[in-house]
Amino acid sequence: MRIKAPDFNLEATLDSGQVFGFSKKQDGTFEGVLGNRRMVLRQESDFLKVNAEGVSEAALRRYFHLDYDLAPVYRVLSEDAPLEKIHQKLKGLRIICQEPWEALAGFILSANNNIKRIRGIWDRILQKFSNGSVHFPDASEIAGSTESVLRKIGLGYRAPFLLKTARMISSDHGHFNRIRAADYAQAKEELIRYPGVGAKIADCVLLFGFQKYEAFPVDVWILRAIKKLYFRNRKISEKKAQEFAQKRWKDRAGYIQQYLYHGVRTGII
DNA sequence: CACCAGGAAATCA
DNA sequence: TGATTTCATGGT
Repeated sequence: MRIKAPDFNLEATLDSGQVFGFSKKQDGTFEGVLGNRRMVLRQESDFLKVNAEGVSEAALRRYFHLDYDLAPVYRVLSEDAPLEKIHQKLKGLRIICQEPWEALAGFILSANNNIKRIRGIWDRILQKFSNGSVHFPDASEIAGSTESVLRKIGLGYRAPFLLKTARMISSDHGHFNRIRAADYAQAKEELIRYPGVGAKIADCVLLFGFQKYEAFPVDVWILRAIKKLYFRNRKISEKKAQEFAQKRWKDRAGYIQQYLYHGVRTGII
């Protein structure tokens, strides 16, 4: 399949740490799973080339949010001097529209962890729970597992967090709809009730799973970036960094965060 | 608010 | 090869 995708940077999008189910291969293509379909993706100038069966163009456009207008984000990036380099180098980076459960599970796994290892855990979860399919197991499937099984595939102390959260989610079917309907502050409060979900991971889930773009996850990298660009490297708390960002960028804060994160990790900042 | 344990793999020195 | 770091949370 060949999808017209102007203003899109596949590599920045899939390699900026917002999703753990896609990995870059030697030849520069990305391999991963969307829904219950395995696929290989690559970009050729203004086109996204998709090697997959049973996946619609509409599903891919929705997942990569290709019809979302990035102009307001670019306006912020171009008007804020410290962000100019990021604007030049990372244009086309988009925030993916992930399934809420996949975002929640993925970012519970991400706690004090590194991305390569998270990807490994993600792949082993798919293997472990696949019954001839390749989809990420839904909450009820993981809820039926055990802590020791999850530890064996490398979750470490995150095993009981994911297990308990899966059990809570699978016994409360309407929860994601309530979060979707709630405003940012209320939704964040609700998410933090789940084991393994604090302020940072709640923000990731709201941003990547619910498209609540005022969410501004603050991790060690973002803290470094904010300190360096706006506070002359002075010490600043995560909470202060978030307040600064949300006041400055409002409902574009989440997008700016993703550009900052990828920018600081790739050495642009 | 500060401190520490939790697992294990990647990365650093 | 030993030490540090890693998209933090939860408990104290």
